[in-house]
Amino acid sequence: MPEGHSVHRIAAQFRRHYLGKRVAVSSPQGRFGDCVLLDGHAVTDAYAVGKHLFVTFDSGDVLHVHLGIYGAWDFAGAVELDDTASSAGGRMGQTNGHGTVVGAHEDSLASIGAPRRTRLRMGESEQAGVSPVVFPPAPIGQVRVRILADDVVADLRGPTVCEVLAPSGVARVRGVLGPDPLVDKKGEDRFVERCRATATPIGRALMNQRIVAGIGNVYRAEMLFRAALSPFAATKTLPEETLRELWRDWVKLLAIGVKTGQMMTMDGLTAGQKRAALANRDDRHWVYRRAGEPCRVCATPIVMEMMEARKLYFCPQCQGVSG
DNA sequence: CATCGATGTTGAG
DNA sequence: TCAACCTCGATGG
Repeated sequence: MPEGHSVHRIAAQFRRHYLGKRVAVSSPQGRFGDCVLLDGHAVTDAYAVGKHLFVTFDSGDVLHVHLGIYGAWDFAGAVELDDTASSAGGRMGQTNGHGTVVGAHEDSLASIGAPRRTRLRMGESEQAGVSPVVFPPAPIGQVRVRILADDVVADLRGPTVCEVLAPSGVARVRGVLGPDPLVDKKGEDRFVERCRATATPIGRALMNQRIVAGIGNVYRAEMLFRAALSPFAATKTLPEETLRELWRDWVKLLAIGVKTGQMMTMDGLTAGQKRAALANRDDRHWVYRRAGEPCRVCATPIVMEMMEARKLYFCPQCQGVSG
């Protein structure tokens, strides 16, 4: 899935468009019978912890969603167009006065989740010009849950988890999650503590959602490169300051990701390089998905190696991996 | 058109 | 450790 930053953006979309609204909740696909528990209730909050999304309702029930590797939300109707996936200069979550709020009749659709192309359905109005665009649009594909308000609709497809929880269930899920910088003020200390208590190498620790919530395969590889750290270094033997710097780098990268919708992990770029990085995903990272290509710093070929069934990328030279 | 793989997690063995 | 889950863009014929 998109890593932690995307889920925070999804939560923001829900807060922006659904807060206080009574909604119809259904499962067009039919595989989420519990959706009736939420149907007809009003949304009271939405927030993310790591890669987990929680949407709370005035009944006290909570919708808990994890996108897994393919999941995505499609928003349609009176939603702000989120063009950050296809162009530079994303601005979702910033001001609302950019003229990007469109009426339901204009039928926009913004997708947040798996790295699929942003859906923008303005086509029907071109095609017709005659027939009025209908709201809500018919579900596309297998929609696990549809959350419909009077002027906005959200469709969820392909999630790993989609369930209704009582507050106690939320506590249970959150209890096994490590700190998320946007949720936990004492996150840095908790992160250090948990690193101190693990026997795994840092390349695994960063992916362990009990140690730190929200980091995935891209941020893992990029953070280790940025820190010039071997993925194989024993976590508990790393200097405390090194762990603290890792946490602070995650804080920084997460903030950029939430703001822009892009996993921008290379900084110090010129404006032109930045534009290229946003346009081509191949130019966006230091090591991720760059196996065999020259390190951007030392030109040593980037190495890919499996670690716990995930692809791990690193520069053996810059990150001091002998092999 | 068919196949592959992916920014994850779970649970069987 | 590995298959299953479940979707769809990218890739190759």
